[in-house]
Amino acid sequence: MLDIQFIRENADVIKEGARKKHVDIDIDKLISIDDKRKTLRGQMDEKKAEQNRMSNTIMRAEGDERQRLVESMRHVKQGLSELEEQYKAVMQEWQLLMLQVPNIPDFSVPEGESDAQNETIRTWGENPTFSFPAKDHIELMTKAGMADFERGGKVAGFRGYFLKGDGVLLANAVSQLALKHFMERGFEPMMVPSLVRRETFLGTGYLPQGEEDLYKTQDGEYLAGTGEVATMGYYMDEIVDGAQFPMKFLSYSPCFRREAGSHSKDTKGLIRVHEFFKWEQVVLAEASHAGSVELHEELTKNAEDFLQLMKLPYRVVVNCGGDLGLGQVKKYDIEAWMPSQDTYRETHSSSYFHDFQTRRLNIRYRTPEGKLLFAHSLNNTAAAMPRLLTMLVENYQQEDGTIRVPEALVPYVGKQVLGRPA
RNA sequence: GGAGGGGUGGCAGAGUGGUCGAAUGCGUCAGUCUUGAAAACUGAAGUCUCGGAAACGGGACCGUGGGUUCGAAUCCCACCCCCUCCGCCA
Repeated sequence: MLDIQFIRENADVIKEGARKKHVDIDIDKLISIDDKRKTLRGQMDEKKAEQNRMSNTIMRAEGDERQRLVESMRHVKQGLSELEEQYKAVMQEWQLLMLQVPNIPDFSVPEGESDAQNETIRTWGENPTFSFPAKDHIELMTKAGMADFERGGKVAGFRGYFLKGDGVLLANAVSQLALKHFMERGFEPMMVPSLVRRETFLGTGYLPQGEEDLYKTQDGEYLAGTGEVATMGYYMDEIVDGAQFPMKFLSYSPCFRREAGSHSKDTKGLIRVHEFFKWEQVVLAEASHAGSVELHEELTKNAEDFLQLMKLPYRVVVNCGGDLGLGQVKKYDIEAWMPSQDTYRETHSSSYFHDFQTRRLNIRYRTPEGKLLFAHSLNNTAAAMPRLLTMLVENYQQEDGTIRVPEALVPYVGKQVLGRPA
């Protein structure tokens, strides 16, 4: 959510931002509703003031005088309740629109409608070449006893899977390496709830727009698609200690996604699943654009370093306007090389929000001058499993169907080769 | 699941219909004292919002939303959350 004052003063910038993000929103309508809101508010305040004055007089009055005053108060009240009703209606419309106003994308964000227009800004590593017919992760993992998709489907339905044997070892190893790697960079590890109340989803910007992609319980909670939701909710409605900035959290959680809009995409394998596990970098920082930009680069680099540790070739793309979420100012996707698809697939998504999320969540801090400000927030994937495993097994596959373990993971896996020769 | 208790400022905690935006204590900040610090003493300080250049003035905020009343932190209803005990389960 943006500040209404800011929206009013910068309507053109907001409109331009919405256009760039391909978000359909009528800012002029919002402003005219806000005019109504302000007028009504003013009228209500005046009535209220009158009422307060009168009830003060009534308190002191006695007998007939009092009776008369109480009587005339009734008229004041009637006018007020009419105003209140109008105000309520206006506010409803106001809030609905306010939740839809997108944050302004950064100047450096390229134009474009969908991920097809994302721009590659750098690549790292060398894509493997195979002297034999390379297999995809489904075949590799199935044969190596690392995953079972058939029984996954039987038990869990569409997109269901079991990880087993060396697949579990590898997932655990990646998880442990991630924990070590990010803790070294000052992140505090957290295990956070996935079952989260609606409020926090509104605050992080996943609702009201993302209703379709969320699982919901019969008790009204939602299942989070990322640990970011609970982590951001952690300090909801609090004034945090600004001296601790930047606060860096490494959140672990199961993640659930309905993938409602992607039924035909990645229907096989571990690329797109309904439930998975993820370490997520989440940061709260002081309200400074320059600071956010710097941290954004840092979070991105953290993830790149992690992929480099495992020697996975990757590229970094800057997402175009149309591929940005409502609250995101700028986003980089990091995509690792996927031999079976002859392309890069997303492993990390790094973005910053300015105070878009913290305004909704009401997370503030006090500046040294004593001013209360909304903090800035950022996040980026740290390690998503099992998706990351698909790149690992495909890039490190050998002719006999076994999989070499990247050196950095060997201590955690406990061996150098996964699977058994065919 | 059953029974009960409770949600008040940064924190603790009073307040059960009328100058209550809210006592008191702790903490915070400024000053006095001190070579410096501590202690002691003196003083300051909530948040949001509207008008205003400012001084200042209006309005809102005591978990959330409704209601009763001329007037609600205080009474009534619903919901959310926390705590204690019992039961059940891990």
